[in-house]
Amino acid sequence: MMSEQQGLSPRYAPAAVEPGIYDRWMASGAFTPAADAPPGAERFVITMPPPNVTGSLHTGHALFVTLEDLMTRYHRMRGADTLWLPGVDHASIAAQFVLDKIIAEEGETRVSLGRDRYLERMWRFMDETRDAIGLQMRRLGASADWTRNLFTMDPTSARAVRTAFKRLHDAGLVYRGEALVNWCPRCRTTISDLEKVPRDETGTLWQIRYHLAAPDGSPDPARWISIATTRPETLLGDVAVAVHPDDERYRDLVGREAILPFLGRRLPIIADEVVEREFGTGAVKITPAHDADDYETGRRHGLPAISILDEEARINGEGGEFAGLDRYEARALIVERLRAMGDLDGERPHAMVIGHCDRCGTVVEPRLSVQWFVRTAPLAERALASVREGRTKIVPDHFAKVYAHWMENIRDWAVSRQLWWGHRIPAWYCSDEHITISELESGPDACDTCRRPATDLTQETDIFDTWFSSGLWPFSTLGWPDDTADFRRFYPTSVMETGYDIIFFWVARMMMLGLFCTGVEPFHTIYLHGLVRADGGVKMSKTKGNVVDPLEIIDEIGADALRFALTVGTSPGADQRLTMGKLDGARNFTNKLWNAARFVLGAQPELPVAPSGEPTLPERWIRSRLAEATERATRQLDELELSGYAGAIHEFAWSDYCDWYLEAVKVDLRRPAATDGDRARAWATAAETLASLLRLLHPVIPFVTEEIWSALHEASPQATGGEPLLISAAWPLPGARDRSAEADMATLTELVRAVRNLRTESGVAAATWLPLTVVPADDAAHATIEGSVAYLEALARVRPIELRDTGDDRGRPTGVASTPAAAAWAGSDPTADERTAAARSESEAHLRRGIARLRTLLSGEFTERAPAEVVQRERNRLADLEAELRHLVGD
RNA sequence: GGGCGAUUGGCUCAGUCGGUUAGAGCGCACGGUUCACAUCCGUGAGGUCACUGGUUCGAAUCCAGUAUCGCCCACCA
Repeated sequence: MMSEQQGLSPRYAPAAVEPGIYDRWMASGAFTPAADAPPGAERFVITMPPPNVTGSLHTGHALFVTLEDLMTRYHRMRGADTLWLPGVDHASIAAQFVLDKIIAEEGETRVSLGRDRYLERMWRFMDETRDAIGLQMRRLGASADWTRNLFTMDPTSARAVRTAFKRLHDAGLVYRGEALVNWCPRCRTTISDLEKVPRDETGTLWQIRYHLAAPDGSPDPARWISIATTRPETLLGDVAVAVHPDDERYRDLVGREAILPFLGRRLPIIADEVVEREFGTGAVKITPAHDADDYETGRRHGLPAISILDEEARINGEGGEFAGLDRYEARALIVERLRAMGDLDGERPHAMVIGHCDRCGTVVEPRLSVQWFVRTAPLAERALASVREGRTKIVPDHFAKVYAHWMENIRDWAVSRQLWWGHRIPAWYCSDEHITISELESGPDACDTCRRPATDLTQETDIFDTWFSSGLWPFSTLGWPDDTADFRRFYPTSVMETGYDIIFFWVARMMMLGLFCTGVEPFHTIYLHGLVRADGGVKMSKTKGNVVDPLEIIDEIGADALRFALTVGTSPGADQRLTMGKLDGARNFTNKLWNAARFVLGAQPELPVAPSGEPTLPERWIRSRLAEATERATRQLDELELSGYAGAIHEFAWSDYCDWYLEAVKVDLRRPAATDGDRARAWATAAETLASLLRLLHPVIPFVTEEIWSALHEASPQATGGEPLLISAAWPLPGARDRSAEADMATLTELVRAVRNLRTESGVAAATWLPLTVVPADDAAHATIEGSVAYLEALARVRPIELRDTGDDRGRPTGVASTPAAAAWAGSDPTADERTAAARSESEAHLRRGIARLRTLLSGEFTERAPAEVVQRERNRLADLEAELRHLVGD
């Protein structure tokens, strides 16, 4: 029960309100959609990027959890049929990388354990880590449906993977073939182009003499062709030397042969336009098995491809005397030997781009091998059309161009990996190398081609690229390929939220696979957030020591403040800097909220009297402001302008509710002449407005708002609408604006500001009570001010107030607080005149400048060309300024 | 080599179809023991909206170009 709630005692908002509240949410079942969709309800389903199972929470996670939770809570409060399905990704290569390091400490290696024991060890590791990220997400307040928590290695996911692959195969979109792929010698697997990260480096460009073949086939010591290379060790796999067909220098050599050093292989000298004449010597060695360009060149000329590296990038048996050496040892030795032989023609530093393994940083080698590929062009075409034709919208929209460019230039996707941890490719081979693909867990009954029985078939040992299973996430998690109730109810999903850095890895693949497998776009909106950077705009990294640890921040200032800071700072597709200043600001805000609530709860009249009487100006005004804030917040959330939403409510809460309204309401609550009914009404308004504010803030600040809510609920169930839990409470509907209250309140606040200003300019202490003379501009202003004298007294700290008739300027000094609605001066400060003379002439000059500007504007073409309402607005503005000036100078 | 984005007060950022005197938070200056909050309150200073040209009655906003920074894509040894 709520009895443990003792109001809101601490002076500062506590950081650690999470655990108890989170448990209450869990117990309420609020995270899980009702058994049946509420009839007629809208649907909101978020697709989240399942974090790597090995990871621990970093600011990137904190951001995505914050934004997705924000959206989820908002739509849930709107009454939508809402689902946020959480899970983790098995991250095959990343997980193996981590586990390899762990078992290394235990004195084991992947090889020493063997596949079965390695996988066993991996599953044990998973048991330890799988829940870690989920627990951390909960600390951030993630209101995900943990009853549906999934893992990409679950049997449901495995089945979806097999089925998708089988269907792709049946549709002719899968093939197996030899190709030059990116190979990481440390991870000992193929990696995709996306996993190869280019880095600028300075290498060496060597020039090496290849002697021409003499008529007897031996190297001619006097004649040679000099080639340029940055990777001398690959010469062991050379099969030709190429020059440009129009290169005069080498024209007579084309068709002859050169002799490969060390191995003595005869290399035809060929002509091909791929050769850049200006580069190096204009002659290039051709190594089809170890270079993408050369591979193509080799194919054009019908040349063989000779692999010289093994899977750990050591020279293999093709390398003659160099066999067994590491690639770099071989490089050094070959260079040294060539130099000794006098065949090294030169060496110089060379700026170049080298591909590294995204995971381990090792230099990637192009390697010839047999792999499984997905034919992506037909898939990409549909995925492209979906975005182009608006069935899926990308936020921010300029990423649609990035997406389109990639889709238009897409290359086939090498999906096989020579790793162990992951989904094994469901392909079986018979002794005749016939291929059978099966979606069954038990595999095929027989070879599709020759009907050999299952016992004669062996399964492919390669596994899938992690992103293949991630690409099925939006629907594999809902039971696909079965037509389940969840799938029918929650698919396609609404918003897919993730960082722009995985738009190709993940988003593009989900679009392609989603369209192929289910026939529809897997989500209608792609919301891309940016990176969270450290102060100074640099990437956070452990080595730089500038990492903001979300869990430490939560311990220190609470999850709410972290969430608020991240939300205010976010802009779709753009990076943000998370600074201590922002975090402090957010902490201050949650604290402000906390204290405002403490005040409201503490101000509750003790006698339970029914509210009565007419609402005062501040009451009417705050309701109107709330209506405006509600409207804005709702619109911004609907348009996914999340930062704008947070900013709007921040402003309403701090400026309107705390700075003006609560200060004014103190007057109402303490007014001696007020009835108990009046006080009850005034308090009820404060409490109800607070309740609405809590509803509006709950998506971004869930814990503190919930904590305050339960105290408020205990104090006044009327205020909370009888809802014990804020998470399940309804999102507020905007009430009616009250323009006259807003105008009257503006009259009051402007006057208060003007008086405060005057006080500061005059150097009168803020605490000093001043007598004030007020001369309203007209009867309406007179009425407004007359009704607001008590507020004016309290807010401007003036007493007594002499409210005169309009135009009664007797004894008017030079120091005057002037607003469009009134002029006011402090009655008894003898120094005021002199001390404010300067300020007065300054504001007079300011007014005159404004008037002159507007007169010029209104005398030009503007009045004819601009829309009538714009012209009218300027005319009104001019009239206001003129009136203001008349008051200031006293007509 | 292509493409995308950014450039707004000392800092971090808003600025929604072009339309008041370009806003906010932090920082700064000055003043505050006003009974919710000094994690606070009040007042204020501070901006040629990177630059050049154009469109327009009117441009931070639209167009063209330039500069600087950042990111993405790309097979040149």
